[in-house]
Amino acid sequence: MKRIKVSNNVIRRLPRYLRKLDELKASGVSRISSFNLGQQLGLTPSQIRQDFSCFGEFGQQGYGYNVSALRDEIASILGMDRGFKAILVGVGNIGHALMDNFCFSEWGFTLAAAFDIDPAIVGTTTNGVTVRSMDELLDYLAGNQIDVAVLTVPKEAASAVAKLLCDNGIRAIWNFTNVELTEPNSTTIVENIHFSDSLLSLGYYVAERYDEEAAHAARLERMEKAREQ
Amino acid sequence: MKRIKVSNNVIRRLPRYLRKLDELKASGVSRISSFNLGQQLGLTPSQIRQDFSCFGEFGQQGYGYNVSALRDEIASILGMDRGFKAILVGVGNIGHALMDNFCFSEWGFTLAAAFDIDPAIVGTTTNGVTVRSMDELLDYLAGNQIDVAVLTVPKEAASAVAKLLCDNGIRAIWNFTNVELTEPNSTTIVENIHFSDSLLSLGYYVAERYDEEAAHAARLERMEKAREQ
DNA sequence: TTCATTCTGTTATAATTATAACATATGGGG
DNA sequence: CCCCATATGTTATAATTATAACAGAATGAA
Repeated sequence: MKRIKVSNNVIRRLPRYLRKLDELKASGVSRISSFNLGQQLGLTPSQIRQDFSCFGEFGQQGYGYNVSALRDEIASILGMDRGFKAILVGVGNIGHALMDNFCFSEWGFTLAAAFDIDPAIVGTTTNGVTVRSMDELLDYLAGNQIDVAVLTVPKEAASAVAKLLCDNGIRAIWNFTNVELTEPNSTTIVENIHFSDSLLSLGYYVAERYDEEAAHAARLERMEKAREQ
Repeated sequence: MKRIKVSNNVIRRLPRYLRKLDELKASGVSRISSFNLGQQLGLTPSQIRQDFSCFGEFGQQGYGYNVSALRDEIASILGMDRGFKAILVGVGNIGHALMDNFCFSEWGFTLAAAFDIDPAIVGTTTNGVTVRSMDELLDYLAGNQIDVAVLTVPKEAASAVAKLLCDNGIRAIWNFTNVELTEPNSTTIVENIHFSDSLLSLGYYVAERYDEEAAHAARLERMEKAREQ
């Protein structure tokens, strides 16, 4: 049983470990040290060992970690072997793209159903999942054990739909709408994909880079002027 | 001129501030205190004041912050007024969905061009942007000042295309492929959108929730048994 | 105008997170 | 079988990040 609280920073590194381990496994590497893994991920060996030690002792002194076994441990920690069930609400552009393109099963999830309010969309099938009417949502939730709702409705509807979902037993929301879902039941788990937030932080670093270059150029120019005198 | 290095945590909160301030502005709120803003975002007033103080003095003692002015300051810090130019490489499912749906201009960016390797896609137009052949990429980069590349190629191609972009002047990559881009030039700015990482960390918290509930149920059962004796 | 109240910017403190150090266990070579 | 090199798990230390405390400026009511 888990005892100590594991920090969110650690949790967010786990999927990266998983990805790298899958890659190593695919390329035939069967053992790896924290030092080597750290180099490949840009992390210190200390951090890697401490991250893993939150969950148990997965390595062997003098040998390192077994890639395949470690991969499976992390997959299990992340719940990939629990068969979580998801529904998708809002089959617009992004919702449809997710249904069409994102492989839920690759990550241990099942996309069990999708819902939309638009009669023109209801009844269409993508990747084996047929879109149902929002009218069926509550009945469906009552009759099926669903873990996660993928929220891809227009942002105007986001808050209301999120509340509806939480009030009817959904405990985790994968939020693709560009709004803060602080309102729903405080026990609800919310994970955001905020495209614009991501692009804007990128923008900050690009701007910083330009400023640094401009400052550098100005410095050179001053030196040039000083030399002329 | 910026002097002290601002932490990444602070930068990642800026877009959230921006979003909330836009929302407040839209609903007619013209002034706000750090206390009030903190409540709405789930942050402490201290943290908010310290975040802002990294960039200047935007508030007024005894009054608070002017919503509109603060919003513009943050937008400027994030580079929204610099007219950054982006290209998109790889017009598959997600690439096309971004072109179709994501409003670059809303965040101060211009999507100047898109590229794909598939002749069936080259020449098509989405949202005013016509897809060009990858053969034109290098010439285009040489002839145009581009700041950001949106990387939406299949993951097998990701590393190679990223390297190509970096070697030809691109200094920032908005990476939608499910690979770590640690390889490219170390000076390149990389911002990742890893759908699977996001879903997996959500999975961790869902699993944790289930474990806690199971532990709680077990505790209740033990108490029940103890009472029976 | 005066004064209590509000609320900032900043400094000080606490808490968290990452890094380094170390003691110990394992594997493999001679 | 013994010993060295390797590499873990853990404890100790450093660095970072968040929170709290505070001094002072502006507001608004009387």
